[in-house]
Amino acid sequence: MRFSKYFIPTQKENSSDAKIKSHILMIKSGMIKQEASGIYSWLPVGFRIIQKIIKVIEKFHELAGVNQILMPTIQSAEIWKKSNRYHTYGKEMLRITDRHEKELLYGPTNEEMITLLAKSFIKSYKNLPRYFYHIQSKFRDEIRPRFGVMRAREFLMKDAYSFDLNKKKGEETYLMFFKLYLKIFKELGIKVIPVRAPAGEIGGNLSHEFHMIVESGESEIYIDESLESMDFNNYSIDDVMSIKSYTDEFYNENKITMSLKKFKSIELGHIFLFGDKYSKSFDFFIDAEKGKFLPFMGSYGIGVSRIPAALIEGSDKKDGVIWPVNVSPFRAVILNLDKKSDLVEKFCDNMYSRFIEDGIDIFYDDRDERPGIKFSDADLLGIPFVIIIGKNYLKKKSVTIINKYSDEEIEIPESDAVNKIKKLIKLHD
RNA sequence: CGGGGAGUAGCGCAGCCUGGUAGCGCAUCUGUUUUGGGAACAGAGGGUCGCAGGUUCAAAUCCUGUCUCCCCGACCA
Repeated sequence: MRFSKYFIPTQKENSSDAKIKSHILMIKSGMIKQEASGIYSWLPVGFRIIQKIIKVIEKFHELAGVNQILMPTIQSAEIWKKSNRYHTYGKEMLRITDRHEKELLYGPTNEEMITLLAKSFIKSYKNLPRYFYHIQSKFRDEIRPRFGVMRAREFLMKDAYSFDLNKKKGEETYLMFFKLYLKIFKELGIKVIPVRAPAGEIGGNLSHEFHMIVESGESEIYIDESLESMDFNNYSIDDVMSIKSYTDEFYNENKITMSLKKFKSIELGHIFLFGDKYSKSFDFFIDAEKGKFLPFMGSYGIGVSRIPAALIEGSDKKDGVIWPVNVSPFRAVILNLDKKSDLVEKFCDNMYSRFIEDGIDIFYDDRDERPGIKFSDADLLGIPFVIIIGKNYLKKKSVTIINKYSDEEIEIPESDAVNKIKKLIKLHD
């Protein structure tokens, strides 16, 4: 993408509404625009980052045999009355009435709907297990939205739902998602810690949240620090159930007394195994070899639109961010620092085409702007590799590459530049 | 919902106390000179002061109502 064709409404000054690093930066770098309290539009750069995150999520769900669907955001109140959550969910649920006075709501989650969806198609035990997910806007009417997309009312969420034969199979699925989540967050460049959580409104008795530890986080977790570097690959369901890290709620409710370290954190994922709570509410019986049974269910959420903010909060860079390669809006950026020179222009155009041909998502600052502006915009956007073409190219046919992860600046012959960038991307992949 | 703060040009703010019809910085536009880390000079455009009432000869300014946004708390898959 050429900068000249890309809409990035950056701001020089901080918005007076934004108080935390991620919110300030997201507005400053033209990622988001607020529409109402807790409701945001995603602008090109911001949405591009969201799409990168979605791509990673989709890749891993696909590999695990989880089928992507798309359910509506508007649901009928009726189904929530049936599960008895219409009244218990409270004011956080946005209720709407249509022109026929039919009660509707903007979905805060989709257990009811997916259960009915599955019920209408799945009739035999031979059809299990089935896993579905979708990535969709949710609305929860928070009393006080804050910190930009961190605690928004409308937000993008990935929610998956599983249907299994029985408890044992359900637990295997739960374990699969547990490990799947760790892989996804790893690929997104986020260090998360799984913590035991109470099941809350969803119901059931097995639940974990995935938290990123950061001082500016709104959540509090108590963790066994050995878990920070734990490899969970060989964990069994029993191991997972006995993890000695907890959300503050779980910690308090269960009056846990062991000495654990308390951290501030951001909740990015939440998984539940709730069994037949919803299949029961909707009389979702499936034929077994003999007789029938209620499928064993679980649900698995990731707060997609919260992830960019979390990454910024978690970044070491003061007042800024350097995106992990898989999340970065672009893999690298080419800066043409000498718009006057046809030679430089030609070389930049050429290099840009080569990256494009190789399928590398490259950004090209082809604007007629001063170098300082190009450097600071590249910083603001947090693109990890910056390729500088200007006077060194004219003088000695060399280009400069800045690796933002290591803060290294290297000057290399022009012919090696494309390969060098490819290597750097691969190294950080 | 309780407590606090704020709505004046695209963004950040001053002006309000003490009423006289709006100003600064950044951004934008034009021109010239600049150009390896947010350039300099010269000129220009842009605001029914959140909205609605009221007081007054006169309201951004005083009064009343209302809407919106932010912060702290309670709330929260």
